Amino acid sequence: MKTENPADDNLINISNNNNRIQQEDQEAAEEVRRGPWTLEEDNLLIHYVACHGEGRWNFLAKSAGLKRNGKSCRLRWLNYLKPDIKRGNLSPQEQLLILELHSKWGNRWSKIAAHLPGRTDNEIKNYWRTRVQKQARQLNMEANSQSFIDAIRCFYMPRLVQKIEQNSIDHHTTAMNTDQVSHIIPSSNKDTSCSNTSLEFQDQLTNSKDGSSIVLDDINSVNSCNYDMDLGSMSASDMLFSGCHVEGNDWLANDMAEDGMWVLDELWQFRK
DNA sequence: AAGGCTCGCAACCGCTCGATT
DNA sequence: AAATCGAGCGGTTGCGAGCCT
Repeated sequence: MKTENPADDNLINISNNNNRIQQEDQEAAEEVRRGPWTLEEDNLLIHYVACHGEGRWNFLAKSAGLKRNGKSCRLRWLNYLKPDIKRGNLSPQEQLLILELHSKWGNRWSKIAAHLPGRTDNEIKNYWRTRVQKQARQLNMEANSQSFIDAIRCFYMPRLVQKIEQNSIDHHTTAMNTDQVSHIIPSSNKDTSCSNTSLEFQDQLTNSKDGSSIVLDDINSVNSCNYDMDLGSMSASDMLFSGCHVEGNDWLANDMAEDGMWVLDELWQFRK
């Protein structure tokens, strides 16, 4: 189609080109689906893997009639559809293990996941980013810093251990006995040095200037903690009554209150 | 009731590595 | 030895649900 005005011709050509590009984009989009998986796609994938097994994901995607790329299929299968995937909240045991393994290996999510049957690297990564890193931010620390790792070891991990022990007593389970736990919390000798150091740290928390965020000018007191904490020597109330409560930062309170074990804010009120 | 905000999770992306050809 | 491909990994993004104002 030609017009009398060359400028109009150009406009038509541009318009035609745009239409063609849009059409190509649309076709490409139709060819490889993205975004959330439908039930139908899940069923196709499950059925295909059940019949032919995992692997060769690009070939699998085509053979199964899925308009997805191989990577997407693999991810969907490994993170969601695989039969032994465990869903729901991480247990205190699992959280403890993640914290410990992360302090050992850093962001090696798949390596960490290998030690938590039924949990995926993606899930662990998400847990770390959404829960742990958030707390690090609130503490004005780097999540991967030694000081934050130490804070976790000194405060949070003992709480988890107590929780596990308490659950074990309550439910008469043998999911993780004290021996197993003591492997996770390094304990060269059973004195209270870490407790004392923890108290110094807690004083710093309490003495933070604005009361709403924690400023740690000298975290060395935590670094000096050598993890040989007597687990029985520092109860939840010890920690509370020594002043580890910061407005606007109720990590422990939230986590412990989640399953109704301790409501730290109530205890804090009691202290007042 | 509605709009904005936050959070958690599923999914994607880019990169690397190892096996195969 | 180089190229290609599949698989895996870690970082990042997008979206939906719930919460708040």
